[in-house]
Amino acid sequence: MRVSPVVPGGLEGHPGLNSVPSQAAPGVRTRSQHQRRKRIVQAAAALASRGGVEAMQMRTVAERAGVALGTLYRYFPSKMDLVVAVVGEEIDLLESSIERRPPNAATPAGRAVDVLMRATRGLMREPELADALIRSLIITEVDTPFGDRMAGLLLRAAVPGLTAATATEEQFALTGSLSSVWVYELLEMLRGRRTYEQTQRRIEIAADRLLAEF
Amino acid sequence: MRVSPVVPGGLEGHPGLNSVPSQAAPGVRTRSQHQRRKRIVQAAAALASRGGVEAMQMRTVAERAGVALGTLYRYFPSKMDLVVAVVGEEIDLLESSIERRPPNAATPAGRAVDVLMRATRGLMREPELADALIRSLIITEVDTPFGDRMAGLLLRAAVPGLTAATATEEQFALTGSLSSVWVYELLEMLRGRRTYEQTQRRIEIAADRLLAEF
DNA sequence: ACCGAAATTAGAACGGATTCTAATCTCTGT
DNA sequence: ACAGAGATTAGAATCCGTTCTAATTTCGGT
Repeated sequence: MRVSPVVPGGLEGHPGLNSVPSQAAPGVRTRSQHQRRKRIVQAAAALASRGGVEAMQMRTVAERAGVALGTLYRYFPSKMDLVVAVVGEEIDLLESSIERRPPNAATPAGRAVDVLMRATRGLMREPELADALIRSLIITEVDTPFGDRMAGLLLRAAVPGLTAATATEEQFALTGSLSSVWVYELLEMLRGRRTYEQTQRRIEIAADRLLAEF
Repeated sequence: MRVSPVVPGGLEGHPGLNSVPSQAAPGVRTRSQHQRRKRIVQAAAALASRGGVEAMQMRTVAERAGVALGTLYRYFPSKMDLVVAVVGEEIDLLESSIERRPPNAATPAGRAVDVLMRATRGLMREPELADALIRSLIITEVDTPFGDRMAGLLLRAAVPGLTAATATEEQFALTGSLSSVWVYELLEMLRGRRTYEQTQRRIEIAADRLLAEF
């Protein structure tokens, strides 16, 4: 697997995503480019929510998005970059859901579990997609903000007002650990080796220990 | 990715591995089959320890092992099954290393960390291999005993004499969580996002919390 | 309105995993 | 020793991600 080369003009978007074609004026993204990018991601998500990554074939995505294969590769230098973009959208959704209705459990651990289980339910609505995306994310050499974003979400859930900047290294490590446990349990559930209840229980067990002294 | 079909006669080996050709007498594996299997795994491991999974091409593996491509696929229905077999061997090594020299730290958490860091150093000796293998394992739909084996190792390290059978569900969940943290940190290290020391520190932090009351 | 740079396109081409085929080989039981 | 069932083989064929090519189109600056 290749690391996607840095696109000359691309410098915004989620860190690690290089999915904006270079431009005369660096960093500028025209409306049509933006929409094209969006159409591509939507087409990809739609396909993936059916048959997983397998159904999300680059040729098919390009076709559905009404774009040539070469153009697709210009926006997303590899299939993985596309997957990362799709996942990014999912996390955005979770993030705004949390803003809309913050977790209200009594303890930090309880609030973190709340967030994680909400994310779990969200992802389980499209299991094929979730499965494909999570797996892909974990292996990719593309630098994804996934783990850190999730750890940050948990940090804020556990201690409202805390951010990656103000947290101690230990706190960040602990929410990071919790998020890796979550990812793993999610995968096990998607593999059919856990029920939703088992997953929840295991996450609660881990969260209780990891975030006990928050 | 396809799930490997169950081979008619295969019922031993690590659970989840279907890598023995069917036989008239089920479960029987002749010496020559056994050796052929071993030669294949060795060839695969040798190739992978150079350039990672990329260098471990099925055609090449077949060639090095002195079998036809079709035969390779008869023993290992997919590349992933082969990867799983290679990883199995690595875990065997770790397991016997631990038997030879059991962890002797004072606390359960300390002993678990000892085991994990020993595994880490073992894997880092062949970073290409480790990287490839760990990633592959995580994505595969092939039912790997990986997580459970690791959790079992940690269980025994934390409380000598404890086994997957005698441990409480909670204990098993906790060692399982620790092993998923380890895998994640290992990946981050392989990605170059952590130093060995950072990895160790994070694992210690997680282990101290997770195994505090063992 | 025109130029040139960059974007876009259709489609061919390439590489590696996986599948398929037809022939040959190797047993095992009789 | 012989038949029949797998096992094995060499190699072609297929599928899909990725790369490449040679036009063609779009657009900002003049």
